[in-house]
Amino acid sequence: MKSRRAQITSQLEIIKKNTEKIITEKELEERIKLSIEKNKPLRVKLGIDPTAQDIHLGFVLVLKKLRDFQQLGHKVILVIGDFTAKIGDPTGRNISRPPLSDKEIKTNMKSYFKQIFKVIDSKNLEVRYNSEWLTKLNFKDIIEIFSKITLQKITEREDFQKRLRENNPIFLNEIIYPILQAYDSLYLKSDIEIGGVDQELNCLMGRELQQKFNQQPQIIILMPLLIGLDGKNKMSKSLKNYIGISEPPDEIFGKVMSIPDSLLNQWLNLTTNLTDQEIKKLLTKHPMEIKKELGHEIIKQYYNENKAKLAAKKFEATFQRKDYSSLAKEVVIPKEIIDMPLAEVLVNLNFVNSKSEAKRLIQQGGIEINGQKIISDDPKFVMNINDGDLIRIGKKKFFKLIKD
RNA sequence: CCAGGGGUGGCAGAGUGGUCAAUUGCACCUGGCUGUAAACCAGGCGCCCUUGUGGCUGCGCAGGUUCGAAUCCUGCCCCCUGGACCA
Repeated sequence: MKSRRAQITSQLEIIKKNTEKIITEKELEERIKLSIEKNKPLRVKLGIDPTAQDIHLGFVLVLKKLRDFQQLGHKVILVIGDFTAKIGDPTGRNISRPPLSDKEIKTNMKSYFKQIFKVIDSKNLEVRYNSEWLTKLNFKDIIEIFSKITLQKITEREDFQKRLRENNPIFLNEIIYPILQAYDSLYLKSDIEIGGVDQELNCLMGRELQQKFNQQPQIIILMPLLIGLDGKNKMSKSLKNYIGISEPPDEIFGKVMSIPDSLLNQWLNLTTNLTDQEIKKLLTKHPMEIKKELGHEIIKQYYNENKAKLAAKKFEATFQRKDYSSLAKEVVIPKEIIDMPLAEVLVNLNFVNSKSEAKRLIQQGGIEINGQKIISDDPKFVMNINDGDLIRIGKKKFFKLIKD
């Protein structure tokens, strides 16, 4: 049996790993100490927005931290912002997003949970929908809450500042958002709230509200923002620079190979379970080799060792030895279209969005059949298609053509 | 409510009667170079066809003027600024 002191230290070490900021570390230590003494698990809250379909590697950082808490025996509370989603969340955008319907939320959550449970444990978990308590507030309650919060505090948020400066509209429902998130913390009596660094102000609001209502303020644990595939912006759905954890292994591998080298250090640290020494050693290799390892490590976590190896092999075969056959999906070409001009065939098989796009690709050399580039200025260019031909469209689309 | 300014392609932002499918930047796509990197360079970036000094759709929405409208007029919707009101 470890001593109490040692228990605290080891918990702290696990909790602090990979975090960007903790408010405050001192309080955290005290709270853990108390939890151990009283044998009472901490209530760790994460608010999630039911808008997303794909969970990406950036968000996984937060989930992994929750898993750490679960493994330490604490209680994780997932707050689904079904109510807040309906009023529109201003986070990180300067136009308000359209509210979601109940049905959309339901569909979103189904795929959400499936993915979430790849990372966190479905036990030791409490899932709550914030409409449970938010719909019950009456206007008097709301005003009481509002009376504890100043406009100055709300508009500290950079996004609001920017909009104020640029004279872009800020709607009142947006202003309310952080207050409601804060109320979640108050209602649930959370000990800790976890989020990305962009959530700092929202979390602080919870802290403040708890204090104003004479509750122990929650400790805030902020995770770093993972830089996305473009190497510039934080990974996010709207920028399409993300890797979703339920994407096929080949896809994940390909995406990892395409990240700029400058991201390697951050990604190795944040997206894998490798130790510092292993990472240090890895970083001496050629960037391409490092990426292969990185892809392997990432896939391993969401699939298995075997799939990870397979993806790497497939990549090497496909892109380095240019054998596209393993990536190609089989597509049957109906008899009626096989003699049509190539551009039309591509449209008919839904390989491209419009005939103009197809023609452009053919003109610019973006089409390859059996490894042979097809270039033609003739819009009526007819291609002799044979059974089993491999076609590559652009960089990333491959199909094996099967005659009807 | 009053006065003024404004609403243009994924975003930013030009254009104020024909040469505007709409300058430019970012994003995106294709090619080259590579490590399917990044950077860089070149081209492209509404749709359709009988590929042409071609047709259609398009500049908040609906009408109108005109041979011709993103550009002018009328009505409507929305945004911003200032004022009035309130404190």
